[in-house]
Parts: sequence; structure tokens; C-alpha cells
Amino acid sequence: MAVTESKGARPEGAIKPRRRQARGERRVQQLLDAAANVFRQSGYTGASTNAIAREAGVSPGTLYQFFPNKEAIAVELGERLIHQMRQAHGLVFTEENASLPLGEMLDAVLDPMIEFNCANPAFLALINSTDAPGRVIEEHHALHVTLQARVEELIAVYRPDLPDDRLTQTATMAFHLFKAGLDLILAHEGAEREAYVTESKAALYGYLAPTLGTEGAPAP
Amino acid sequence: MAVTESKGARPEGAIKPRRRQARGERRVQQLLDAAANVFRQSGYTGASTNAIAREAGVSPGTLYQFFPNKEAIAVELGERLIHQMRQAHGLVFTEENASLPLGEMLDAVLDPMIEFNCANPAFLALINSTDAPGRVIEEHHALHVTLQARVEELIAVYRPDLPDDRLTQTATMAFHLFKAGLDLILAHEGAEREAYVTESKAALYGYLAPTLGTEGAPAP
Amino acid sequence: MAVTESKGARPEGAIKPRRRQARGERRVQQLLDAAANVFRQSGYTGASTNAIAREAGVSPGTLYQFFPNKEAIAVELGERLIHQMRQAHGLVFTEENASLPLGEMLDAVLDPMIEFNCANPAFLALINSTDAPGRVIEEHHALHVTLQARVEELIAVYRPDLPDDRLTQTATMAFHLFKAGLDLILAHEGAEREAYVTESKAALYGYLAPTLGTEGAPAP
Amino acid sequence: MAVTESKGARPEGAIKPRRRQARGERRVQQLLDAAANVFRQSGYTGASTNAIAREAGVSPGTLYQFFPNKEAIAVELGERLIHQMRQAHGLVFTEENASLPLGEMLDAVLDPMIEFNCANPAFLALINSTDAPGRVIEEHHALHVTLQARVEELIAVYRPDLPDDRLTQTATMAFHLFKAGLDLILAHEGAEREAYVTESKAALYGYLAPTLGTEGAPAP
DNA sequence: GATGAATGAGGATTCATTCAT
DNA sequence: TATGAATGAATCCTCATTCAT
Repeated sequence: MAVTESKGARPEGAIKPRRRQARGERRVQQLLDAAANVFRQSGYTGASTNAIAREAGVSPGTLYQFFPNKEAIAVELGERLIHQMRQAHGLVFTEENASLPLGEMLDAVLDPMIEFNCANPAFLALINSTDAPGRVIEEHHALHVTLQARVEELIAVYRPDLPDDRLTQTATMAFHLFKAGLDLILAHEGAEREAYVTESKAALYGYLAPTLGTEGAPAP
Repeated sequence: MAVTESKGARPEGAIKPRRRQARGERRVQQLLDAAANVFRQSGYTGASTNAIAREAGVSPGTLYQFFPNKEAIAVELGERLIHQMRQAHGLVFTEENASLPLGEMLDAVLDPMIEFNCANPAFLALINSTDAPGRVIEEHHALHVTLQARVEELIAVYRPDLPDDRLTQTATMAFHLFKAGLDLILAHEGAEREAYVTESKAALYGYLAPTLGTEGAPAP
Repeated sequence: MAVTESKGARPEGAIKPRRRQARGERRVQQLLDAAANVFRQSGYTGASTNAIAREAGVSPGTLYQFFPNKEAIAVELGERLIHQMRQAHGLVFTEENASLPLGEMLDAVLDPMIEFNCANPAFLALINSTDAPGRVIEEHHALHVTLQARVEELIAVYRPDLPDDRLTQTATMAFHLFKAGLDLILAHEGAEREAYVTESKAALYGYLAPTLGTEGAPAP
Repeated sequence: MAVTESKGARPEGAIKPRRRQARGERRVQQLLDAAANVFRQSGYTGASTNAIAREAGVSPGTLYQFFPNKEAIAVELGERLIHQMRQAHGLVFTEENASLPLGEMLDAVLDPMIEFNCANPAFLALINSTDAPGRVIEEHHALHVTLQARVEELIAVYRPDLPDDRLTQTATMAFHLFKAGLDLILAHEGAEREAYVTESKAALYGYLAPTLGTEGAPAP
């Protein structure tokens, strides 16, 4: 969904649907790709809309035909990335994984996440960017909440007895540790990247094992 | 003789010996404090020198009497914080700590670090800021290198047999995990902050124990 | 077929072929004209880009759409004037002139120069401005060199026997005398201007006659 | 005379004489010397009072204890230079010179002028500077008028029959030619400087000879 | 839709000048 | 007097955004 249409059903019939034609959709993607690059290089505040337009090979006027302002670009970019991310992890936090031994579960959960982030390095950049616009940060927060909820569910399968606050703290901590590892993974390439993948998993394993145990979850 | 002399030999025992320098030094500190706040809120790029001056309660011109440009403010701020940080950790990576059991060593090393960062939240902000000026980032990098070198030394005491690349990766990972925990610690207060302190240590313990063992370093 | 088509093949014979470029080019000329005025009144250093924009009737941002900075304005202005000047004098330092008697040669050479400078008073202002940016001064120097080279050639036709240093000094001196006269010419109008034209020629005649003789150059 | 006292007689007894003490006079001279350097290098507009103070080795506050503003510095500097210049030429435009043959008269008049300007290169710089403050330019104009008056007198001795406007134009032209030569003289050194001295005299000789004749003035 | 020109407020920085000591 | 800190308007320039074509 790209900026202006947000409801889909068009209730009062008068709101111009602003049909996104194929050409327009291509432009939007083009602009978002450019924005991803520029945001990654310069941060949100440092990125200029003119630079984004230039990177996309269009004029500034064109950019504003698809986005009402700079913030909306970051928001849309964040939304799309988060949407993809949700799809990626949606396939991952499954019941089945929940019963695997800890090490296998981590492989099953983390590998697609890591893969996604390697393919979309702008994602982590936006998510970590403290100078991102409010709505991006809200979504970022929402993503955290969502992901942590999933992590909490998983942990709860292993440790149904854990009190709520401990559960939340453990999930939060685990998620932050993962992001820290991801930073290092994205900052390296080749064999070193692989090494940091291993270390990241080791860190999460080491952190979670005392709480979750190393075996699969107990049979329900 | 009355007390109304205004130029001569200041009666009360040597309170303000040299004013020129003193006033200036006070201003510098004032400006750096203001900058710390503004950088934390808006990031380096988003912070305006006018905003920093305003926060410090002075005019823009005054700021430029003490700093040649915006970058210099961040550099000086970084230098001062790093200097303090080095002093803090200098007391910490000692020979004695190196022979403690892992858990105690982590307490001895992390507690002062955490305390320093809680007292100087601008430090982590600057260090993490990707849009900081080159020289800040260089120093930031130098700090990383220094700290990691210390961590590597410690680890080497426990595991003199570890190959160099594994050593580096382990220290790097440990340091990043620590920063991730610190983020959470700083983001919370009171009991929750304490909880995340505990979790951070647990994470590092869990990550390092398999490599370092849980006992003190072997006798040399 | 009616005339109301708005995109296609412009009906009236090729009046405004490409508008974009045209409007911009007009603006550039407008800005350069404004700059010429402001530079003349305030000198390069004293001229503010805002003042130039105001004089041109546009906003400061518009100026920067066409020139990257203040220096570039002076450079471009200088280049254009020098280009025109070269065209003007190109028609003037011809073989034929070189064989005229001194007085007639001076008429043939100086009249177009004077005419050009009266039409473009900013030229002398820029050329004489010592606080002009480096590149303007470089070009200014290049122009001096070029013009003096022409003058040297002319003199060499009259006096092939003159040693190189004397030749250069004579040409340099002649050129400076001409500029001094030009100053007075531009500072006056009407009959007085004409009088100073006469005096300027008299000065150059008086200076050059002893060296070149008053007759045409010797037959080759 | 340095800025504030301008009448000398102090009519109403209440105007503080602001006695210029020896120390103060030294400071003023120090500041004017510094200003001469800075103006020569950067022009009037480009020169900053802070730069002048720095060049003089004092603080900005001190500068403003002796001069009310930047313009006053240039004015005072101009006044002093012009005063010295007047003294120099005062010795020069004498009755005796007026009866010498043209060449000798030029030597007698120009040599001290040239010497003065070589010793005080800031003079020509200030005098030629178009961005100088109004009062400097007024004085500059007054100097022109004065000098031209002297030149006119001299010429009138040779040619009492010349109509007024021709007289003025001739004197003006002669003076401008002299300044043009002076530019070249100051721009060179050593033997080249000497050469341009010779050329400058040759130019004035060549310009004036047809009008004044080459002999001394007719006996009165 | 696309373009590039136009805008003007805002940002970093300078500088003439004043003030407190 | 001398100092250096303080001021704030002005400077050069950028950038998000709008407009005319």
C-alpha cells in the first residue's frame, strides 16, 4: 500500500481511488529503492528529497507526485520492509519449531531472519535510526512488540511457568541480542559474516539455555 | 575599613583566582552539556548549532567563540566522554579481575561501565550515532579497538590457546552484546533497569562460559 | 483541424522550441546582469548573493539553482564578458591594421575596445577588482596575457628588432595606460567622454611614437 | 590627528580632550600599521576588525578603545597617508620646477612621489579601493583635486593660454597615467621596477610634450 | 505524469561592535 | 587600558516543498 489509500474499501465513494497504475507502482518502487540507499548512507535527517529523486533518476517534482513529504517516504519504506519481514517470520514462528531442541529452533527461526536482513540492509538501518520520523519509530516499536510477542509465545511454550515480567524481559533481551549480532553480520562479508552468524546463535543459545533448557519443549 | 572596595585584593580567601579563563571554561562545559542533550534528542545531523546555543542559553556567536564549527563540538564532547570512560575502565581491567571466576569477573568489569553510562547517557548516543562527524567516528572506532583489546587480553588470560581470529570475534561479539544490554538498561529505570543489568550479565555469561569456562583463569 | 492542441507540433513557426531551457537561460542572464550591477557597486566581497537575487527579482534559492556559489557567478560573468571581448578584439588585431600609420592603427584598435567597454561597464569593474575570486583573477590574467600578446605582435611588426623584455614592458605599459584612460572614459559621459577618448589615444600615441615611429610598419 | 579630536581649539571647555598619551599614540600607530597590511591583503570589505586587532597583537576591545568603528580606521589611515603624501609633494611642486625643461621637471616631481608610494604601498591600495568607506573616497577625491590643482598650476605655467577645460582634462589624464604607471612600478621589483619607472616617465613625457613643449616654461 | 524552476525559511558561520571584569 | 567573552544581525547556502508548463 503506497501512502494515500489506507482503507481499501472506499466507504463514501467520493475519495478518489488514485488508482495505482503499473507505471506509478514502478515509480514508487524506484523511489523507495533510491530512498533505501540514501537513508542507509546519510540517515533520515541527512537524506535530502532532492538526493533521493536524483538517485531514482527523476525530478523532485515527480517524487512529490507519489509522496506528500519526506516522512511519508520513510514511513512507506518502513511499512513495506516490515510487511516483508512479517511474511518472512510468519513462516517461522510455527508450532513445530516450538517443540524443537533449542539449537535447532534457533536455526529455524534465525536463518530466515538473517537472510532477509542481508537482502534488505536498509531495514536494520531504518529500524535503528534514532532520527527517523515519528511514525517510522512507532512502527518500529510495533514491530518490536510483534516480534517480541512471538518470541514470548515461543518461550512460553518452553516455560509455561515463567512470570509475565520475566517473560517480557527475556524476550526483549533476546531480541536486542539478536539485533546486536545482526549488526555485526551485516558489517562483515563472506567467511567472517558466517562466523558472526555462528556467534550470534551461540550468544542466544547461551542466554536462553539456562531459562529454556536445551531440550525441546515438554509435551503439552 | 568598609567592605565596599570593588577592584582591589578580593577579601575572601582566593575564591575566584582568574576569571577570564574560568568563565570561558564554564561556558565550554555549559555548551557541551547542551550539545549532549541536543545530540541525544536530535542526532548529530538533526542538531542545529542555534539549538545548542539556545539550550545553553547563549547566542550563536558565543558558541563559535569556543568551537570553530559544529563538528568540533561533537569531537570535543566525544573526547571528554571517552577520556572519562577510559579512566573508568582503566580501574577495571586489572590483573586481579582476570583470575576471578567468570561471574565475579563480569561483575567487576561491567558494574563500573554501566554506572558510567547511566551517569553519561550522551556517551552511548554519540558512540552509536552513525551520522556523527568523521573524527568522532574515528575516536569511537579507537575506543572500540581499545576496549576490545582489553577484552581480548582478559579472554586470553582464560584461554591462552584460542587462535587470534576466534579471540577477536569473541571479544567483538561480547562488546556488541554488552552495548545491546546497555541500550536496554538506559531505556529503563528503577527495578526494570536492575533487571536488565542482571539479564545483560546473564547474556554475557551465557555467551562466554562455553569458551572461557566458569572458573577463574588457570594458574600461570 | 483546430489550433487548440497543446502538446504536439507547435503550430506557429518554431517560436519557442524548448521552454525549460529557455526560461532557465533567461534567468541566468538576468542574474548575471544583476550581478554585474551589484559587483560594480559593491565589489565582489561586498556583494551579497541575497542582494544579487533581490536585484534580479528572484529568491535566493533560485540563484543557487543556476550557480553553485557566489564565486561561480563572478566566474561565469567574467567568462561571458571575456568571451565577448575576445570576439570584439579578434576582429581588430588584424594583419592589415599592423601596417597602418600609428594614429590610424590606434583608432582601428581602440575604438572597438572602447565601444565594448562602454556597453559593458561591468567588464572593467570585474577585471580591476582585486577581491575577485581566484578563478576570475586567473582569467583576468589570461586575458591580460592574451591582449598583451596581441599588442606585442603588433609592436613587433613595427619594431622587429626590439629585444623581448623591452617588447613585453612596452606592451604591458601600453595596456595599463589604456586601462587608465578607459577608467576616465567610463567615468564621464557625452562630450567629456569623447574628450577623454581623444586624450587616451593621444597618450598612447605619445608613449608609443618614440618606439614605433609614426609611420606604418616597414614593408616586410 | 586620530579620530575624535578634530577642531583642536576645544571651544566649550567640556569636550574631554582625550589626551593622546604616548602609549596611546603607539597603539594607534600599531593598529594603523596592522590595518594597512590587512587592507592591502583583503581590501576594505574583506578586512575584519578582528583580523586587524590580531595582526596588531591586541584584543578586539582594545581596537575599539581607539577607533569608534571600522570605517574610522580606514579614514584615519587615509588621512595620515594623504597628509604625508601632501608633505612629500608639497616640497615638489615648486616654482623652480615649473621652469625646468619637461624631462627634468618630471624627474623632480615624480621621483619623490614614486619613492613615497614604494615606501607606503598601502596608500595606492586604499586610494584605488572602490569598496572603501565613503569618507575615504571623499578624501581620495579631495586628494585628486588637490594634486590635479597642482598639476594644473604647473601646466598653466607652461601653457598660460590653455582653456580651463582642456587644462583640467590634461591634468586629470596625466594623473591617471601616473597612477597606472605606479601600479606597475609597485607590482615589480629591482631592475624591472626601475624599467617601469622609466616607462612611466616616458609615457607622461610623451603625453605632455605635445601640449607643454619640451623646453622650460617661458619666462614670465 | 514529468519536469525543472521557484520559493523562503532555516542552518552554519562570521563579524562589527559592546560589555564586564 | 586591556582583555576576551557576548551579542545578534547578516552572510552564504540548503532543502523541503510548490508551481507552471
